[in-house]
Amino acid sequence: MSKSLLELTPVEAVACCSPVTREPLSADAAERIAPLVKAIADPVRLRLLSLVASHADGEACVCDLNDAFELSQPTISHHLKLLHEAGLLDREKRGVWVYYRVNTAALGDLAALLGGVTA
Amino acid sequence: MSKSLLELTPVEAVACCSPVTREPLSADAAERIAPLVKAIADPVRLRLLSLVASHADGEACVCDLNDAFELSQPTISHHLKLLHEAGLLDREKRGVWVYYRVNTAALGDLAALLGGVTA
DNA sequence: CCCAGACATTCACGTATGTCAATATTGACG
DNA sequence: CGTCAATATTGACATACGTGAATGTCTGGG
Repeated sequence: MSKSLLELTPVEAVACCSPVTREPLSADAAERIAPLVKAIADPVRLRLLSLVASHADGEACVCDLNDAFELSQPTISHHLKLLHEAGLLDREKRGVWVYYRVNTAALGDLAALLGGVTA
Repeated sequence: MSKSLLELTPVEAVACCSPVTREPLSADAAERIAPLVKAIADPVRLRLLSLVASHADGEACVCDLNDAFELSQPTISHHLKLLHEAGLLDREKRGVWVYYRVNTAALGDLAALLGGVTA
């Protein structure tokens, strides 16, 4: 199939819309935006995002993140995958380690969508 | 009001924190904020919020909202309840009708938490 | 009174989600 | 190679979630 609107990553779907308080969200837009919000609708993922964002150099190794939680390594890996698939975290593999960094533009777009404030 | 931190509504819990990108979110803060994000992590609730916010006079009757969806009345009522309990929608009963309006401050706080705009 | 309409609640059900144990993959290093 | 360390994937399980049918609770009119 050719690439349609339905195949946009959640992040790509957000940048296109006016704030939710401005005009009614279309059903399609809502369906595309909800997954992005879902991605941060979990305490562990909120903390992961925050940890990566506030880490030195704006990036964090998985090994650092694992130590911050009392959760199994696969569980953290799972959450990181969700954030990555949503487009909120970028992945880069360097040697044996994997580094994540936040897609600040995506977060900003999401915030603008909710708050109606343009960065 | 002698309320403990644990008894704060999700909305009250958000106003206290610096943006997620500024410093690591504490486990407690994350646990308190996540329910608020969960409340809007659904396409139907996103549309409901948007419909109410952009409705004339900033408020909307449930009867108006029901008509905007191809969902049963109890389902809409359920979603409205979640948004209300999260503190994002205020309820007011007038006669037979119930009117909802958005808590714009809450939405703004949430947006600021994500975007870290300013400050 | 009682009825009809607006909205909420309860119950039941299928699906999605968070978690871990076990296992696979990948890369560095002897 | 073979082994170890860092992440990812798979499988399984309990819980949470979205939904509708049926029912309950108000409120205003006749």
